[in-house]
Parts: sequence; structure tokens; C-alpha cells
Amino acid sequence: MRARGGWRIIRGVQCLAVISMENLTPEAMEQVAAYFRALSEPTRLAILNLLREGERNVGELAQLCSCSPANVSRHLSLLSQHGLVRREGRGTAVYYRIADDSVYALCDLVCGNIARRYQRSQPFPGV
Amino acid sequence: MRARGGWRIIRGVQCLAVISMENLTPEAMEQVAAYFRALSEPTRLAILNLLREGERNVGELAQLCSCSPANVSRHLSLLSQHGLVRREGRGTAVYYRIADDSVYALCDLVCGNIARRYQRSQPFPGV
DNA sequence: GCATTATTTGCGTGATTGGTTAATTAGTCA
DNA sequence: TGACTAATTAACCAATCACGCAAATAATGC
Repeated sequence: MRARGGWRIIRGVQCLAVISMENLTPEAMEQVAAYFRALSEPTRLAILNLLREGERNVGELAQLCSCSPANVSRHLSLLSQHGLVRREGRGTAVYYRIADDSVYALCDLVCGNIARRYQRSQPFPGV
Repeated sequence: MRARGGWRIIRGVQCLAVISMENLTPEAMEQVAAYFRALSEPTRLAILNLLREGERNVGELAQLCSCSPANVSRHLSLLSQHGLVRREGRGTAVYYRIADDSVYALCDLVCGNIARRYQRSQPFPGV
């Protein structure tokens, strides 16, 4: 992967900014696709949404999104594999928290795209 | 739907993030998931990448990404359904172009997330 | 109309995925 | 150690998906 723009300073923070998807190898492209795939499931989006306010354990998340603990655990495992959430066992429970806030920026960006798209024809469904 | 935030800079990418994913109905959440699903396939990402430089017809895209025209046509149909590309027939050919440049901001943002993740452990695969 | 080229669509197939249930593992406390 | 709770994993099923192939559709020129 070529870092176009490379490292730059944004508001005093050194960031690896403006990486482009161009000229990626097939393996890297698959990584990007897999990242999007992790976000392509309503239940996983709901879980990420629930973690906005802070950490939660598996049982809490299962109750809040009306899923079985087994199901939630698997979703969390997948999210963890892609670095979206961080795992921390405390006692018999396992707490999960967001690993990178930029996920919300991504989701909100997509929300905006969809909303703008619907504003040209019909209102955004379920607003 | 509440408009909040407006333009913001996320890791060097200017984004119109007016909308938040919070408090979405299940149907709206499914829309967001479907949008991500459209981006969760390497071939579709490759097609979007090829359209960076301008419009292309189905045959050209098929040749450039080593896929069958039928396959490419199907991918384009799906991308079109989600408002990612725009269709325009000219002669017997059908040309597609990017409908919204913000897709690239999304993809590049994800590239950055993955690259940062790998920098902590191993180099990004396929650099 | 007929032939040609480009695109789309119908259908079958193998692979992947989300969900459920049950078994297993991990941690705590008596 | 044994009982108990929470989380993970395995096995399985149903649904979805990407792809290949072939048929159908659309647009152009003879």
C-alpha cells in the first residue's frame, strides 16, 4: 500500500492521513472489503451503536439488542478480529468497548449519503 | 432525522457528516447495513476504483478487472441500486460513472484504519 | 427485417453467513 | 473440589451471494 500524503500533523496530532485505495494489491483490497463486511449487518451496527455510550458486557448487549448471548458473542468476535472493538474480561463477564471512534464517523457518513439520496425522491424511511 | 455536525475533518478527509446513526429505526439501520454490504466485495471496490478516472462502459470494466461482462453488469446494478454509480446508455454501450465522490472518502478512511491497525503489529499485507 | 454488438437477466451451483441449540471453557465463591 | 454464572465454541440449518453459462433484451447499421 502506498501512503499518499504520508504522515501529517492535524491539530497537533501526528496522523497517517489520506491513504488512498488506489493501487492496492488484491489481498489489501480484500482487507478493505472485509472491513466493510463487518459493518454490513444490522445487528453488528446495533451493537456498535450501543457501545457509543461506553463499555458493555455480552449479556447486557444481548438483552439490549434482543439477541441470544451466543449470537452476540460471535458478532463481537468478528468485530474484534477487524479491530473495531476491544475485549476485556473482568470476573466472569467480558466487557467490550469501541476500539476506534472513527467507526461512528464512517457510519454517520453513510447515513448522510443515504439521507441525501432519499431527499431527492422520498423521505428517509423511518425517520 | 436530525442534522448535526455539518462538515468535519476526519483524519485529513473532509466529510459531510450531518447525520448520526443513533436512534434509527430497524429499516433505516438495514439501509445503512446494505450500503456497507455494497462496499464489502473486492470486485465492486475494484470497479469503483476504476471509475475514479472517469466513466467506463461495462465491457471496458470487465476487461480491466478480469471479470465476465455479466458479472460486472450485476455488480454495477447493485451499486446503482444504492446510488453509488450512475447509468447512461450511449449507442449499444452503457456507461457508468461515480454518483458521489464521498465513496472514495469512505474507502480511503477504511484504508487508513486498516493501515494504522497493522502498523502496530505487522506491515499492511501487500505493501 | 436481419445481423451484429453490448448489456442484462434467468437459472443452477458451490461457498459463505446469520441464527439456534447444545456442549465446552473460564472465572468466582462457598 | 463442586456448584454456579458468563462467555465461547461446535454442529447444524436456512438464507444469501458470487459466479458461470446460456438465453433474452436493446441499440445500431446493413
